[in-house]
Amino acid sequence: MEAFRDALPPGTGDGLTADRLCSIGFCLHFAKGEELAPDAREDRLVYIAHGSAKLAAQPLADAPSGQVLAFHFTGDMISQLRQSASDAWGDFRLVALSDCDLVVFPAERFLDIAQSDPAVLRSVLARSLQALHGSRTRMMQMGHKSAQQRIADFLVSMAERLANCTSGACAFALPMSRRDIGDSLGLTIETVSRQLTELREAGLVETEGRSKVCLSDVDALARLAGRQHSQAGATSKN
Amino acid sequence: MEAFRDALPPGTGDGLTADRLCSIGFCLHFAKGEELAPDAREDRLVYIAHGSAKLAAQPLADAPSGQVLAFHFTGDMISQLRQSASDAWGDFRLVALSDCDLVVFPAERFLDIAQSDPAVLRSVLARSLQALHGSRTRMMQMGHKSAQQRIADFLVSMAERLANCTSGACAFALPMSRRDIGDSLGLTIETVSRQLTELREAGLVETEGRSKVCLSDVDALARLAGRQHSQAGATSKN
DNA sequence: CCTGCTCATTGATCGGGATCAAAGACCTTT
DNA sequence: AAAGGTCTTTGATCCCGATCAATGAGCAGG
Repeated sequence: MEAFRDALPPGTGDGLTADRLCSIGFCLHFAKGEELAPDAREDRLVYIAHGSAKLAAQPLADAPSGQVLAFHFTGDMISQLRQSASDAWGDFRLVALSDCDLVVFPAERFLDIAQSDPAVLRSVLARSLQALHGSRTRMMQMGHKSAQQRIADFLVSMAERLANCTSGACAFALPMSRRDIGDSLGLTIETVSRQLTELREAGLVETEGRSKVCLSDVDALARLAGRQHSQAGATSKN
Repeated sequence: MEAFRDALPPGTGDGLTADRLCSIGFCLHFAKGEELAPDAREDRLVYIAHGSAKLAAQPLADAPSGQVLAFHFTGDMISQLRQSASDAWGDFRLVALSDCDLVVFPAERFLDIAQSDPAVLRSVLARSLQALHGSRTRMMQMGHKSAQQRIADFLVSMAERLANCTSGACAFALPMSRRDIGDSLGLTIETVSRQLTELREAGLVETEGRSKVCLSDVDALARLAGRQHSQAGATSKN
C-alpha cells in the first residue's frame, strides 16, 4: 500500500487524496498460479505492488490455451473491465506468475475520488493513453513480424522492464513459461524454443535452467526485432 | 463543430465547458488522401465530425507499405501522441480515406479545460479505456486467427460501424482499399482478395465495383470469425 | 538419491499465406 | 468513347511456422 502511495504523481494534494484512495483499495496476496477474475458488475483498477502477472483470456473450449494479452510487473497499474455479456472475449483474468502483492480498487469509486484531484485523474488518463499507444504498437508489430523478430522484441522488452536495461548486456529471470511467451506472441512453444536456440547459436542469448536468460547485446536484438534505432541515447524525455 | 458539441456527455455543465473546448479546437477539412502528421511537441485529440480516416504508421524504407493501426469514422475521437524521438514507431499519421471534417485539439489545453468538468474528463478516460480494451482484444485475435477469420471479423466490424448493423443482412461501401485492409490485418492484398472470393463463393458476401459489399448473413460471418455469440440480442446495456 | 512428473528441446512433415507473375476490372483523363 | 493507369483478381510456387511425435532436462516428493 505504501508502494502505491509512492506511485502517485508527486504533489498530490496534501496526501488527503492518497488517504482516501487507499481507504477504498484492498490489498491482496496472490500465490503463484492464483488468479483474479473480473468482477461481474464493476470495473477494477489493480496496482501491482510487488510481483509479476499475466493478463490472459479465459481458455475456451476450442482454444488449446488461453491467449495472453500482456505481462505486468511491479509498479504497473492495470485496468480490468467487468465482463460484458455481449463480449465473450471480455473475460480477462489476472494470473500471478510469481507471488504477488496487489492493491485492488473499484474503478468507479477510485475515479469519484480522483475527480477531486485532477492531477491524479490526468495521471490515470496519461497511463491509459500510453498503454493504448503501446498496445497498438505491439499489434502493428504482431501483424507482420517473423517469429524470430517477435522473440527478439520480447526479450528486449523484458530486459527493459525486468532488468531496466535498454542497451549493452544484461541477465535476468523470466517469470513466465514458454507457453505464456508463445501465447502472448501468437507462436507455439516449439517455435519459441527453436528461436531461442537460434539466438543462442547466434551468440546473442545464453540460457540457464528454465527461466534465466542472459542477453549479450540488447542493441543487436533490438535491431533484429526491427525496432529501428534512429538514435541511441534517446532517453531524452517526454 | 456542432457535431462535436453533440458528442459531449449530456449535461456537461451549462454548455460553458463546451464553449471553452470549442474555442481551442480548430476545424479542418481534409480531401481524400490528405494527412495529418503528429505535432512534434504536443499530443493532440482529434474528433472526426464527418468522414473516414486511417491511423497509419509512416511507411519506412524497409517496409513496402505503412502498417494501418486502425480505421476511424464519423463521431470517433482519436488521440494522436506527439512523435517521440526514442520511438520510431510513434509517427502515426491520420490519413483521410474520404473527404473529412476534423476538429483538432491540443491535448494539454483540452485536458486543462476538461479538468474543470470532471464528467468530460471521465468521458475521455472511459473512451480511452474502452479503446485499450478493444485494441487488446483485436491484438489477441490477430495473434492466432486465420486469414479467413480475420476478413470475416473485419467485415462484421465494418458492418457494425459503417452500417450500424450487427445481425441479419446489410450493404455498405468500404472507404478503404484492399491494401489498407491487408495492412490493418497483417495480410497481403492477394490474400484479402482471395478470401473475399471464397466468402463470395460461400454465398456470404456479394461485391459490386471496388468498394460496395453486401453481407447476406452477418451472424454467420461472426461465427466464422470466431466471435462466439453466446447469446444474440445482447445489446443489453452499459 | 532415485522416482515421477511437468516443462522444454529437437526432429519430421504438412499446410496456409507470402511471393512472384500475369491478366482483367474499374476509374480518370483526353 | 478511347486511352492510360491504378487497383484488383487469379494462378503457380515457395517457405515459415504449426502440428505430430519423441527424447531430454529441470524440479518436487519419497
